[in-house]
Amino acid sequence: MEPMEEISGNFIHDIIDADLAAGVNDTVHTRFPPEPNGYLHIGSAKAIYINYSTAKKYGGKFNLRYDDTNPVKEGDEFVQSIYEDLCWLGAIPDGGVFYGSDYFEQCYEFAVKLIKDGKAYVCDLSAEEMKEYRGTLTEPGRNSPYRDRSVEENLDLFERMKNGEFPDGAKTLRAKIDMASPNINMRDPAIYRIVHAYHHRQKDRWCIYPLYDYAHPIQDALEGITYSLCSLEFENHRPLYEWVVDNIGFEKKPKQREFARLNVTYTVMSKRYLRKLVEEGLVEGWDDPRMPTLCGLRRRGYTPASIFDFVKRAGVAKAYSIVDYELLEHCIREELNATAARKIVILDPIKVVITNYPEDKVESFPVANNPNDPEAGTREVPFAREVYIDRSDFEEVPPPKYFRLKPDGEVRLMGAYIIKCNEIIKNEDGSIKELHCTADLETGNGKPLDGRKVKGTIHWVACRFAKDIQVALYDKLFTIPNLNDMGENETYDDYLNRDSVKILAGCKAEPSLTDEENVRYQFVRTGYFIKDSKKENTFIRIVELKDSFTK
RNA sequence: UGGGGUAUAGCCAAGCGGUAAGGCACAGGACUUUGACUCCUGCAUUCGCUGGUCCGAAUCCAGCUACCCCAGCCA
Repeated sequence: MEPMEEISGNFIHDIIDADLAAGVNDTVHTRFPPEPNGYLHIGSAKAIYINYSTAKKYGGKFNLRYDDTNPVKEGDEFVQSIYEDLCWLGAIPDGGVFYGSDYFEQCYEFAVKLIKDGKAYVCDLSAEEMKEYRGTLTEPGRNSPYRDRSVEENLDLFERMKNGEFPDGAKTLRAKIDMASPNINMRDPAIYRIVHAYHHRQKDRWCIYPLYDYAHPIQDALEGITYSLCSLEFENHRPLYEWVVDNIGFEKKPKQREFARLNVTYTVMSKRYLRKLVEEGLVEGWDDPRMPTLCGLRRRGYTPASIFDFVKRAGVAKAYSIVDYELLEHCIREELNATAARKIVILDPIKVVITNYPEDKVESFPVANNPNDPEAGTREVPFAREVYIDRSDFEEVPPPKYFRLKPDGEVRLMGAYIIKCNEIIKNEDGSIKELHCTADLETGNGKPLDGRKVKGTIHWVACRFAKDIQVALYDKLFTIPNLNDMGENETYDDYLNRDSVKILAGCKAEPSLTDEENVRYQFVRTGYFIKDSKKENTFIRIVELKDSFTK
């Protein structure tokens, strides 16, 4: 399936259209710039969607660029997973795969240029002192005492910083802008810092590292990015982004534009928390099906197209929002309903004995693999005297308008006979042991010969062919209620929504469900389970879960 | 209290001076060998508030209010 069939317009496209019309730009080239310090999640999918689809809409290229300018937080595990998940989503970086750290040499040279131009200086202020000098939201900052060092001295000091003559934090290189700016980001921001740390790609080659605000616009400009689309919290950084582009003197100026990031109800989206969940062993890993990571969603059965469809429908705007996870589930249900093969699983079985059916007889009935897709064909499901049906498909004292199985009532076994319940056999404790029914053998799997209507249809599995399986039901994505209320000393256990996972044992599956034991199934709300597999998705019909399980 | 943003239905969201798109959710009904799906129908006399301009305002102007972001040598 093509995840990018149609690309709806949004305010960013309006901006681009205007630029194109005015001749400000003639191409569109975007990038997705993750820091390799965690796995991609559904929120990342929005950034990917916006950057990727925008490039595609205008026939431009899309780059993947690892924003790896902070050596202490980043690692190869994340580099690998990000690439895999990005490609899985279908956002192939046709413009290339890059690393911010590959531009360190150029960043350094540009910094030297800024120093020579009198636009950057080496500052000896400590982090605490710099904070003091910066001022506050309402008061202007004060100039650093090192602000007026000579170009020669700055050049010498910066080179010595690079050569490792100073310890971590001893000095910074700062852009000389305006300590009185109402935008705090413009108050002589640090653009280089000293960190003696091992870098996953550069090894020990560098001990000074450019900061985001300085490195990012350079990376964009060097790659020929025309639109640098990022989330709203960088809006305050835009003047600095433009300052860097202008003062280094790039002719082609990339434009940063911002959109609101994605939030989903009940879902933890902060990389920091997700990382903690993994590190503290509260989940099985980054791909735990409860995680909102792309690999977690994949294990849940979500497809790339459904995820893209979701972010597309959620929309691109600048208003803060929290999208209902119902929309996400709608997207996967819509796709799977059209494409997935169905299998029958009985979650909570009760035995039904068809008393007028011969003991040894076995026959099979063709059942549609996907009633919405005739080309999916049918499979033979074996039938015998004893079958399991779901407990919820029988009511001894049926409520009004109940049209599944009830005493003296008739119901269709999907794809097979119509049966009538004659007798309820109970255990000593009064619970139901089994039901004795008779089948309308004349009718077979066809319409009743006398023209009577049988309204209910229930699913079933022949006992002698049934497979014992265990089913895991996942409700919402990983949730931490009241995330904002969580204190520093509180544990996640207090906040874990354990009810979001239910393991059901003793479930019975039809024989064509070929899988190793302990196959997991995932719940997608209205009665569908998706096989936890990276291959094909399998639909398993479940009745009434919507009412009994959610909320 | 400085600066930058944002306010349209339960949740998203279009709208850009001509009389409130669409989706999700929800509620009715039809169909149905999955109570699914599908198909109809309903769901903002009103756009954060208050004034103003105009024949006409969600759209323009003024003044308020609420929420989000910024004081990392993180990104």
